[in-house]
Amino acid sequence: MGSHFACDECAVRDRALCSALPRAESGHLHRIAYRRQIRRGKIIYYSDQDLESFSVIISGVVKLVRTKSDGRQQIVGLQFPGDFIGRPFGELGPVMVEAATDLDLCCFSRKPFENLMQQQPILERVLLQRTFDDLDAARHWMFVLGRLSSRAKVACFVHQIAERTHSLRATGPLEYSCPLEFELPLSRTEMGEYLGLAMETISRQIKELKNEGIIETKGWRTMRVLDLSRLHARAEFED
Amino acid sequence: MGSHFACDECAVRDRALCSALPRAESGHLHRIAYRRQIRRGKIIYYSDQDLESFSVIISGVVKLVRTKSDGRQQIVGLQFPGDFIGRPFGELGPVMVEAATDLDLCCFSRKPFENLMQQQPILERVLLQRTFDDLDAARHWMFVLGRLSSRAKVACFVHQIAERTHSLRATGPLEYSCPLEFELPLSRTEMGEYLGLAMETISRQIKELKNEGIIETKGWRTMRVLDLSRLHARAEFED
DNA sequence: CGCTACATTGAGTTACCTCAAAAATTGTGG
DNA sequence: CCACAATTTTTGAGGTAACTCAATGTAGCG
Repeated sequence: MGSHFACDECAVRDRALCSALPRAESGHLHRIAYRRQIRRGKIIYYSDQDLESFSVIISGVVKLVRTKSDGRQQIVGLQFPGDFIGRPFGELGPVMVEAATDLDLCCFSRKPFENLMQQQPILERVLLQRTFDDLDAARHWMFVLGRLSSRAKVACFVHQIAERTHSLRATGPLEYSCPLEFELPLSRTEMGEYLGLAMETISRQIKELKNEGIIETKGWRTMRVLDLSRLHARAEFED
Repeated sequence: MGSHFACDECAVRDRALCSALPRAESGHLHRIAYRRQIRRGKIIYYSDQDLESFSVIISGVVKLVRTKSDGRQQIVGLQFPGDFIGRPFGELGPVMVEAATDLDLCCFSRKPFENLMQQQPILERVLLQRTFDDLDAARHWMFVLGRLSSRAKVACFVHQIAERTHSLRATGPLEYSCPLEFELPLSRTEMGEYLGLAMETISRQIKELKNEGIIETKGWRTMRVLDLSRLHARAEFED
């Protein structure tokens, strides 16, 4: 036994890219995979880097950051368990990839993984689909950045985290009444960098949501949604 | 002779997706292609539609629009000559595709094109690369929307149009001194929808750029860049 | 328990928005 | 080709959401 984990037991087995492969092939994948633990704040890949490995997130949240020389930063995406990081047959592009929380990664060296993709065209097809999804997500966020008020932006962010957290724990639709508790993967400053707002504005809007009885917080990073449907309304409509 | 145009004479022959195919294969492509002319304002594809055709832009500019039921719109991307529109093996996603200017399109019916892609894996590879590029472009715009002042946003937009217009006319880098004239593909209102600003703000910032001697305008849609390096500076730095 | 890092709160400022009116460009019919 | 209508843009005045800067408060950690 070369390694002490198996794809069959993987927490994101049916969520990750690898699920596209027939079960018979999971051996090949398993053979070229290795695990990494990463601490919050660590940079996984640098901007425009020529990657020598790709990763699938097992647990934790990753942020994709665009940085200008003068220090201005914009978070251009978050990646959650099951998501694939990297670009086979290409360069990473102008984003820095950083651990927003402590991470568990499943990694593949470039060459073996690209070889596997050549043999299994389905992998390329699935990667294409996921890239379409990333593109849709990026464009959705363009709408958020360009058209929403600070209040709606914050509500939208909280809703997104609630949704993704929920989908990791249960299948089926997000109930519109149950209280839902989770850890925020971002600090106030980072939320600002994601939403195009000042940290103070984030803080004030979170306070607002608390005053309205839509959410409550325990400490700085624990949040509980009390009224999901009103949260949703806050994210959609201006009033 | 089935049709009176040939891929060899195509204006975007070496810019479009098709250029990935070996010359010997251009016959196959040619056989399944047909041309369409479209008037400014016409909607080419509707949001989430299951496309029965794909398009390559021969000339003109296309806008990708996200619309909310309450009328708020955000332009989430522009597509220029050579760009590919549509998603083989997938749905379009939540964007409406509209002609920003009069258009010349080269179209492919879904099935034949998907068949060709199956036979020519290089096509799928190239499509993946282009989707990566689209993703990078979207993320770049997230930075613009989230982090730039109205002045920098407008400068950034003008610069982008100047750049793409130039690259259609000449190869090699954009000179940082030559005056450069072009037609704006968007109205003031549309620029606002692209940049997340009110139309009036766009107007005022364009005026500013004129006052500074960076650009001049002839009518509403014709613009000439007088000082590209200062335009670039306005797009990058805050002062 | 105190230190540090982060978050909250407050006050004052500003960039952008909104609404309304005037001007310029483009399109149309004679 | 001109006059006029329709459309789009420009300009102005006033309001407001979000920013900045500074002070205070709080969770988390050794």
